[in-house]
Amino acid sequence: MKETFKGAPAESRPAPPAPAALAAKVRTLAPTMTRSMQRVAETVASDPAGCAALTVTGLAERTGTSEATVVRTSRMLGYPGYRDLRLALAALAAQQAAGGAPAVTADIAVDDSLADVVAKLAQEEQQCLADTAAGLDVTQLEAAVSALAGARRIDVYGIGASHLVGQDLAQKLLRIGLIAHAHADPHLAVTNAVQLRTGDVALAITHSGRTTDVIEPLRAAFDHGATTIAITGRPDGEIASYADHILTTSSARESELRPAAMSSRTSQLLVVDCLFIGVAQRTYETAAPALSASYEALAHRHSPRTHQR
Amino acid sequence: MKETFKGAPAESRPAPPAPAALAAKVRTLAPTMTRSMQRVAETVASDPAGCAALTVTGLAERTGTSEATVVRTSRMLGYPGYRDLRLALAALAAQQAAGGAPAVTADIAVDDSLADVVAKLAQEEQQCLADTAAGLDVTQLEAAVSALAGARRIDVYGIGASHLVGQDLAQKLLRIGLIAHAHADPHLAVTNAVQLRTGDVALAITHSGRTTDVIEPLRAAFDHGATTIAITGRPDGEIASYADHILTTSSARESELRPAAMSSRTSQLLVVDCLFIGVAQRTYETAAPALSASYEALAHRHSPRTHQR
DNA sequence: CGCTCGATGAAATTACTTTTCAAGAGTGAG
DNA sequence: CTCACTCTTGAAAAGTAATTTCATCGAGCG
Repeated sequence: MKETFKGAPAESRPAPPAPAALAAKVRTLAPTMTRSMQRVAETVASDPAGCAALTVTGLAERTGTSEATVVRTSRMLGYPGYRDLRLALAALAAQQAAGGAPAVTADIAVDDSLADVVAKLAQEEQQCLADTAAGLDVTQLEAAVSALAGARRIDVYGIGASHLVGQDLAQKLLRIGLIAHAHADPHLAVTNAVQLRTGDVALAITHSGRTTDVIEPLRAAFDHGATTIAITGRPDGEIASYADHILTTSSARESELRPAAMSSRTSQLLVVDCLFIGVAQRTYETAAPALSASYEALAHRHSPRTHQR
Repeated sequence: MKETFKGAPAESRPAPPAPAALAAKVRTLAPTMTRSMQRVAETVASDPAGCAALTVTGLAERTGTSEATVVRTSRMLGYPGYRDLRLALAALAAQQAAGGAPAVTADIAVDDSLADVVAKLAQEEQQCLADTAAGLDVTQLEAAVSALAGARRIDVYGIGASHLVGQDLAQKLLRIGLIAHAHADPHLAVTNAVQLRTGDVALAITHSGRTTDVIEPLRAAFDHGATTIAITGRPDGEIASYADHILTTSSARESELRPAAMSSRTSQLLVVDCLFIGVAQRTYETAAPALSASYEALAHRHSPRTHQR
């Protein structure tokens, strides 16, 4: 709360209206008010949100008084007129709403309303992003970016939800002219991995760090001299043994309704985005034109709808 | 707050005005606006507090436009008129003041350090989540969840990055025992869509709302009587014509290095997660056991836990 | 009992908002 | 290049809400 000092030369007038101090003002001034005005003041103080939706006439009716009284009350409370009181009321309501429902850190329950679900999910994913960003080792990221940027060929391994993240990465890298492929089939992945050599990069994504189907191909690539990167929530997991660079994702606690796959995905995607932007920066000369080219190539796939200019 | 109109019939008003979703709404709708309206919208979004103090005439002057344009813009943003926009502005200003930390979203530049990239990306994605959550119409979500929970069969259409989101949704729904399939091939998608009947659900994901390859199958499903849902950043796009329920994702401004696909994906995933949780809640009796079953089925795919060195 | 004075709301006035409409700007076809 | 068309835009009319005015009412007091 920034209290405006009286000394400020901006306003030569008596006093600026009150923001959240409305309830206090009502209590202070109530005794000096007439009965009708008290009714108005109390109504306004007890239900700011509701009153903010009302016009002078509406509020007059609701309080069983007249428009004139409402305006008089507004003046008494320090506002130039009802219009401004109404604005303050809206502001107050918003403040109350914001302050009233702060901690939605609770787990999502079966009987939560959908509005709660939305709020909690957004909250959790935001937290997850913050955690991931805080926990990411920039040195490792730097190394991984370098490896990717200079890679002759990139293989990405991931299964299940992690495979989607892998696809996302591969799609992006392809767009800036790198040769990347996301493997889902463990057998094919291993088959491919043994083709890799020094100068190639293999990247594995697994939240648990123990997914055999992902570890195997990474190990094969590692053994054949490729640079290996692991994106995992368990930097101490088995996969770490075969990874040159480890990027750690945050592992939020999971609940019954919200399996780990959900937050790990958010976390993994952030890491993948960071990798992508990093690589795009390093290869800007070729990446930028490639990006616009791919964008234009898709233009005709959208219905015309030329609406703006 | 407790003001959820549960008992009331789901589809009542088109869309209630937005409280904190204003910035998001401006970004989403800006492309469809005319130049003058964009000026108004931007002014309003960048200085809610200042604009809340202005009358129509004042705001018109400040933006160098006319009263009519200001009113038009208010309407476009979802309010009945300027009066209500002004109220929302006051509320928003109060919220921002209370929340303290304003958005400090600098664009990612080519010469940013990787640490900066990580921080900015995380920040942007968090903002994107908040915007999406704020702008999501819970009534529509409710309707979509109901449709999905009772569906005999679910088809999901999406291309490119949106297809990954579609796969994510399909994977999740399969896990709780629903029959869902994510289509990537537009031809197969249409072929499948015409098989749908009343009681089936088709869900299309497209950021632009104009992706022909996604619109076609949804339209086919719509024409054959299936319940159709669209997840799009452009609720006024062509796809809206064939969607029974529209879930709006927020579209952050894109920059050269950060294509729209990136933030739209984050936004879409949140919506998808909300859908999933919502459906899981409604079908809890069957969903919970199905979830643990799928979890256990994968257990042996992980190396034994005794690995810690 | 009646006079005075503050409180109050109906109605008039004013301020603000919304709507209408015609002119201007841009676009595409011929 | 021009014409016809559509979309955009602001000036002004029309309408609505807020404010002021003013007459009435009623309580307190001599």
